Amino acid sequence: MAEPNHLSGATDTPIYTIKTVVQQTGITPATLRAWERRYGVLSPGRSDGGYRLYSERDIAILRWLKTQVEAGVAISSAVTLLDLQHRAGEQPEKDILSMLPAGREPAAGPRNAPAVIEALLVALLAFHEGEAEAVLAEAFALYPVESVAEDIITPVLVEIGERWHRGDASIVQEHFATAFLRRRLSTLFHAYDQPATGPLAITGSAPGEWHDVGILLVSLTLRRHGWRVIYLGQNVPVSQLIQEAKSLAPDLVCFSATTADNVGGLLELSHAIDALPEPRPRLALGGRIMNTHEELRARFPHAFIGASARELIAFLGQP
Amino acid sequence: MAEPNHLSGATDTPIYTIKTVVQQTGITPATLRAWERRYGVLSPGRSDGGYRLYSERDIAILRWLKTQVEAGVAISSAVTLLDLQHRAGEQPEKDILSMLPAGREPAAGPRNAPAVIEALLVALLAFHEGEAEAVLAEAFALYPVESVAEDIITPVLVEIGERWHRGDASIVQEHFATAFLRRRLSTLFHAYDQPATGPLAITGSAPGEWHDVGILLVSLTLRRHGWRVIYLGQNVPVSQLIQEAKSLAPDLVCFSATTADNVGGLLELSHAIDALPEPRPRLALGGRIMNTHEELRARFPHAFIGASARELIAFLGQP
DNA sequence: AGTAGTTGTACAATCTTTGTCGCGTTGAAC
DNA sequence: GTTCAACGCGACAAAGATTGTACAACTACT
Repeated sequence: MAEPNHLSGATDTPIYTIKTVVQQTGITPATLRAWERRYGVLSPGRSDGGYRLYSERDIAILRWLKTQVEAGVAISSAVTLLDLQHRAGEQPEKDILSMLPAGREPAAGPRNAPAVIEALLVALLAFHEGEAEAVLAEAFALYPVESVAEDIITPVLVEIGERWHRGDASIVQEHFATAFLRRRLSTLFHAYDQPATGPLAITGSAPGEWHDVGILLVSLTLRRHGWRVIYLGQNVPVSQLIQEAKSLAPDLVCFSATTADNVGGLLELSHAIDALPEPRPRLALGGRIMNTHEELRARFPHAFIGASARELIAFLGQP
Repeated sequence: MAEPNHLSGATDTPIYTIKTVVQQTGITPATLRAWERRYGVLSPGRSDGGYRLYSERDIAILRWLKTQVEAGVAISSAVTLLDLQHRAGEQPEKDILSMLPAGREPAAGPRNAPAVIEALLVALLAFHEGEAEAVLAEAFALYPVESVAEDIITPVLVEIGERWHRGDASIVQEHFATAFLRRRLSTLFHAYDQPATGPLAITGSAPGEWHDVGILLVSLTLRRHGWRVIYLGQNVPVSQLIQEAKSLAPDLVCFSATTADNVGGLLELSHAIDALPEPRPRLALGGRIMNTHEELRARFPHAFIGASARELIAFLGQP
């Protein structure tokens, strides 16, 4: 596909003069240039007159480098690690986790996924929104969006859910964390333009289902892969949906449920779609209950059921 | 989609003299002309005598440019960026919005509000996310955040709710619109950093309450006014909340309920707060049911009950 | 201790960017 | 017609950047 990066303007466009970068990072201009010259880190754009122009991403990377250096890592190795990481990131799959055995040394290398997850957990459980934001910003600067979503955000949500069940986290902490991450995903979703053309997907949570972070993540991924996405949010009344589906003629309908109570709505949806005239939209389902109860799959003969956004994209192929 | 050109063309008509623009933007005339000369930004119309005449759109663009410059972007880059978007997308303002960190005050007034509301309604009911985005973007460029939230977003939500009751809008349309606006508000909320200091507020919806757009809007407003806000989202279990409140020691607890069913949770909350040792947080409540049923107020003797974020801010005074 | 590599910073000379000013003219308004 | 405001245009000056070289303080290894 080569180019999902329909990224709206921001993060990658070189616009900041070196002065701004100095203010934002606290690294002096001389050092900045030395790093560039000596280690080839960053290749800022140039203005007509030859001024360096940095992007937001550059700034994020520099911030990260600085924290490394402050933690005692040699700048040269920090850059090497960064490169490694970056190269791994190009191949979207396995990457992040496999980097670095990561013992318990203080400040070794770019944080791998478990370290980022840990940092994010700590920040969220302490209600430190600013810190959580910083951790995530760093993650987004270093890893592709899908990796962050699936290897960091999802695990954090799962972990917090588990801690709550174990009694190690309060429901208030869980609410705060969920609200924060949902907001973050919303912002991300928002940052991608709705394409004018392309296959159309309708997404949402099953009737009675109030968890919507998972399906939001799926919606984000779909959009990043060129789909037009109509995201309906939580607790979507399926019967009414079919009415709209007739006129909107989507190529895909994608819903999730997390508890057994809400599977009924999906069954209803499945039947209603089967009853539609050709061309029928494809149906994709997900959510915890669908993943943990294999036997449910048999009840949805015509639907794709997957555990992650990646699986869904793989199933859909190149639209 | 071709030219949406909402806002009834009013915004495109060149009527403002340079003096007005200076007042509105704080950019000096000399600079204004220099920008035009050097970077070719804007081509204001001319009066018979050759005076520059700017449109509201021009002013919006200038405001955006100014915020960019203040954010450290070189003016030359800012203009380039603007041009890029102008050329690439049909709706240049869309991207303006996404990087707009803050709206500034002067020149509000509901002048165009009805037109904007109408345009937004049309876009949302037709599931045209891109267009809705463009309309909102223009609104944000022209008016301060609070005004857009209270004079545009809120009325649109109310109107869509009413149309649904009347049967003029489907529940699916309602879901789509709500999901979109909630996302938009989330992004906005997100755009403001959590301040490190300042009074602390805990916000959320009553237990059992799934409407959270209103309280999200209040949270946004609080944060814009310097509060640290811990936003907990929908359906917050109040009893647990009190535990956390003891350690977090908030200055304000702010919750909302829309239906009578959920008032019970607020009563519980109110009593629990009364039972806290000094210093107790202030309690503020809102939501449709609180507004429509005056008699409820008597049951919350110690709480502030208001119908809008503005009222709340006025009540709180300058923190 | 000695040597070699690493890093941050300094200096100088030159060039860009960008806000502002001056000046002679022309339009708008009482 | 007098007065104030806006216009174009050129010119400036201050702030800021660029490159290349140099240097002192470290670190690491022998």
